[in-house]
Amino acid sequence: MPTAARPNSKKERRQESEKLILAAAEKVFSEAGFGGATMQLIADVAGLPKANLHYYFPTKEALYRQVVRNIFQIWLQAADVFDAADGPEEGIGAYIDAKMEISRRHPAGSKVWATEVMHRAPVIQDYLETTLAEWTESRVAVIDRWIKEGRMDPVDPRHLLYMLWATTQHYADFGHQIETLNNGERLSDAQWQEATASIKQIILRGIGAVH
Amino acid sequence: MPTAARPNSKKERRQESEKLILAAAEKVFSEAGFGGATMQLIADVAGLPKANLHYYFPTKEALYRQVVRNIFQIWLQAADVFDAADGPEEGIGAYIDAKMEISRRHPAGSKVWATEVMHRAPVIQDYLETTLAEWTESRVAVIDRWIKEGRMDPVDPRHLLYMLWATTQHYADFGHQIETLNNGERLSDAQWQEATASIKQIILRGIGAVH
DNA sequence: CCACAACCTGACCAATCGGTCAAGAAGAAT
DNA sequence: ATTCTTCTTGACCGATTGGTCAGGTTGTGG
Repeated sequence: MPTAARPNSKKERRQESEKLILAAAEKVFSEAGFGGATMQLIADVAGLPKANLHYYFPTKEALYRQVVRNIFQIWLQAADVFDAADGPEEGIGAYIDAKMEISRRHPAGSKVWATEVMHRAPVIQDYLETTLAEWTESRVAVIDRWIKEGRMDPVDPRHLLYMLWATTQHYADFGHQIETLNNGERLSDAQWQEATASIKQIILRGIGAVH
Repeated sequence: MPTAARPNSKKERRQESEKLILAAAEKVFSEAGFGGATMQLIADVAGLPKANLHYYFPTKEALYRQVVRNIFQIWLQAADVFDAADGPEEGIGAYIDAKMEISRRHPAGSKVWATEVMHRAPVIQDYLETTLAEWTESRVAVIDRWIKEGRMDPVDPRHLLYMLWATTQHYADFGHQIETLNNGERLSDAQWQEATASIKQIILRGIGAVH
């Protein structure tokens, strides 16, 4: 039985190596930016020789591109709860929950995304113009429908989406500042719940989705 | 009359050179990050030889530090309108106006600040722990007073402040993404007013400061 | 007019960067 | 066992980086 239940087949090891490298790259890129990150440091974090990185990813930019794309996928998935909802209170509330969960579990990814966009998105501009634009159009239509149905106040849907993105991602991107203002300690479970509840309270009341 | 009304005295020229370098540095740092920025590029943007930069600022880090500190000063001044106000509607409304104006006029500075914080504030951590912490404490007290006086709903003041920072700075830090979603065009005067009005409407209603 | 300090800059340097490559190690297929 | 592909790695390279420095220019006070 040579082909069954081997702990490490060749393809499995390849995937594991790629994941290991991508995780290390995400961390280093988020802490130093694209220009400040070095392949040597990523290799050290991954526990691999530098030359091995170039076997799996031909260039630094190719590795960075893959990191950003992975984040974008996670980020888009948070929209599922938005669509499945019946009204703004449930839909936007669940969306805030999902995005806060991502900020908590993938802060490094959020930072890489933010840095990429701040630098005018040199490697993912096509994603912004296609996938993100379509995603946004779709949600704008949903919000407009809710407004027309009188289930929330008339608010510009785009600025509402920007507020949702900004507020939730702030807890990842500016986590260090928040931590510093929290006596140097990371937010506890209860504090994360308070943050999420505060955001939901202000925004859902602010748009008249709850009274 | 040698000492009067000379167009370029030595000290004036020094200040002008420093301003020129700082403006170029702010632009380059915001577009490339600390690691991606090069002294040569900053020198080119400023129209000066690279060696001249090192005459005014001994190291790249010293130049970067000055850029970040200048931004921090502008950023703190926006708080003046907060203090002069009588109640939450006026105070927070004017604060949103001021911060949106900064996002519009100093987007590069906002990006440098954001990148610095995302990288765990290696050069301005002392500012976060002292000046920003005191500033925050002071405004938390003001908001708590407004709540106690029944002029707004009970909301965690810190999370409210984070929401204000996140939402307003988003229009600077993620300006490229917003521009892309606006058919590739910069926001017009009217669109900036709409953005500011939307934010004020949602937040001020969300905290019960206006009905 | 002189002397001194402040200012400017082309040329240069050690260090580090992303990336390459040849030579070998490890599995898989036969 | 043998062959072949896939994987691994130390050593290396040209290019670029932040920073230095000697020598020259400019402005200023006496």
